[in-house]
Amino acid sequence: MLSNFKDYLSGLLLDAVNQLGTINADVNIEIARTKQAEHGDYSCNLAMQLAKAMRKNPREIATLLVEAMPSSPYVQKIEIAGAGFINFFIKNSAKQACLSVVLQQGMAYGVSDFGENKNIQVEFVSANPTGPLHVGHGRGAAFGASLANVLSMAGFSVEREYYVNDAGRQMDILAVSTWLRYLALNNIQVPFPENAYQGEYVKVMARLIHEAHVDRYVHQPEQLFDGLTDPLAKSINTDEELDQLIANAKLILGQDYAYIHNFVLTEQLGDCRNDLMEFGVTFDTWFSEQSLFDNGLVAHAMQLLEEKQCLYRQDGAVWFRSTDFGDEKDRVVQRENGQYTYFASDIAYHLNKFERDFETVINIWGADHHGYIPRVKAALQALELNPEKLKIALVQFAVLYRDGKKASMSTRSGEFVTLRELREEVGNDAARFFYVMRKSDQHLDFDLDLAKSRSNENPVYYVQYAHARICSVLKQWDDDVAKLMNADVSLLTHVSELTIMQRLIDFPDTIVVAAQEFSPHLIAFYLRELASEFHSYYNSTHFLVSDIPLMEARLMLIAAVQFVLKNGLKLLGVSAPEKM
RNA sequence: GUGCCCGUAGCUCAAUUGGAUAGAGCACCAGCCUUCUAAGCUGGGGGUUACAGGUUCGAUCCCUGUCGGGCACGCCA
Repeated sequence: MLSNFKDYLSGLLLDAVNQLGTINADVNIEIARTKQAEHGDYSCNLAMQLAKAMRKNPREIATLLVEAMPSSPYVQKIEIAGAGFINFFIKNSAKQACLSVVLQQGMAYGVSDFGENKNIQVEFVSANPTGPLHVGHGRGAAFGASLANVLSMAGFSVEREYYVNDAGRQMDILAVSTWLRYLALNNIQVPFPENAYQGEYVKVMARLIHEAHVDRYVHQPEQLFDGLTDPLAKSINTDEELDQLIANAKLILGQDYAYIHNFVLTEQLGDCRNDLMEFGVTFDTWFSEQSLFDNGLVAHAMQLLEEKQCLYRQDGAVWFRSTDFGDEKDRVVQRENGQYTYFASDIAYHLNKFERDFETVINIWGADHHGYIPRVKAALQALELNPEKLKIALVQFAVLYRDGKKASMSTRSGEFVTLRELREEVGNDAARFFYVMRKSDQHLDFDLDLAKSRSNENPVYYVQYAHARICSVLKQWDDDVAKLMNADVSLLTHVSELTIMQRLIDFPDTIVVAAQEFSPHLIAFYLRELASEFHSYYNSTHFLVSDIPLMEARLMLIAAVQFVLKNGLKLLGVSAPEKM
């Protein structure tokens, strides 16, 4: 059978255009699926596009095109309708032929070579390892993982990467927060800063250190409050005070600071990795920000910018001339105190990404980072790298609703809902599916009660249920799908059957579009529609009938549906249960 | 204040990127289990696509303006 009707039909039309000759217009032949059955299976608006250039009525052009088109064994008829649409009706036999293809290819059905095996990197989640992942990260995780799967199936060679922010101030705050909690366990009471990490997990880490090393890391904290404006203050709550506290802690702890720092990093990163793994989200590379400093890549990137005269000094800091490349203001890369900014390491990181020979680099960011895009692209331009190779997919916030009201979240206060809690509450399947049900640039209202409900309100179960039903029917028959390979598919002529077959044919194309548009939500919608058409078919038609050829044909159809459902769910990281 | 995103059925969202009569789910109403899983199916009502202009064969989509909502505007990450 044909692997791609759209390409095939546009080929026919291209022949027709060439036949007619002397059309000096940009021909962009686009074949679209129709929405209504009266319009056939596929339609093309080429005649309308050509109307102006050819100075003719679109319907007239359409007629010429159709007449010039070579005849096809797959096309039942061609109609000209409306303003000049060319509508194609595909023969039943051509649709029926898809079933053996699906069964033959099995879980490989839907794989295409659209991506031409090009290297593509998807960097996602990349949350600071300073605490548990929350529901906001969950959306990035689900979206990124699904997108990576979709890209892979569409023929790209995909690398999944997590950028670990293990070098910054936030890590220091976490280390000190943990140490202060640890001191408290050793009965040394010091005020706990308001802007330190308040979460319970910090106390848990302190307890682990305490259990393993008892008072090994207790250092008398007399100098802890040196340099603070009010040493007797019961509370510390400005950034300056916290930074001073960190500096003091580093001094007091000496060599031991590295242990604390490393311990909390390892602990949090491990927790994060496990959390994601349980969520079905895995990475090929965990890229350390610290390694950029250790390997001199940050200094190297700065040197390159310096050579290209894109840096200057002002007020003791080093600035990058991002305004030269379209940014609204110049940005500091090295602070007055000699510390590089996060932006500096990010420039080095992106330089490194580009040196790793990817055709395309995709960053998945929270939508609150949109203002950050121009400066990163500016840096790429300054380094004479093609900013077009970097694609940024922004993911809007997920707002959690429980009992109709918002669940708040704030990392510092420790009041957020963690991804782990969410997964425990609604299950991995529902969480993965709900996260990608919406277009990524759309705010997501995550209704916990709906995700939990085991009823018709829940789209996850709807799709899974279709799969389980098919498994059940096949089990009651023989369960050997291989025996169906030669079923007489010409017996499947009912509208509901042809509709399902057309849907199956759409699957590979849906994946390509989802890959092109970075829109895994299309897969979720596709699955709901396929499931819906199946449920409807199930209720109207009995499969295990005494007419053996008819039974086998119908079973072949639902077996094909089973494969595609399973395959689509797998793309989204959702399980396909055999019974429910 | 400036920039980016968004505004579609009572609610949550689609709409093949400019196509034909704007579609689903939930909620609501009325039906369907002695037969392969009722976590299902069938039917019904529900819309000036925020508003006003513009561009063209054709606009939810592109342009301008207004109103409303979100986010970002650090020598934070």
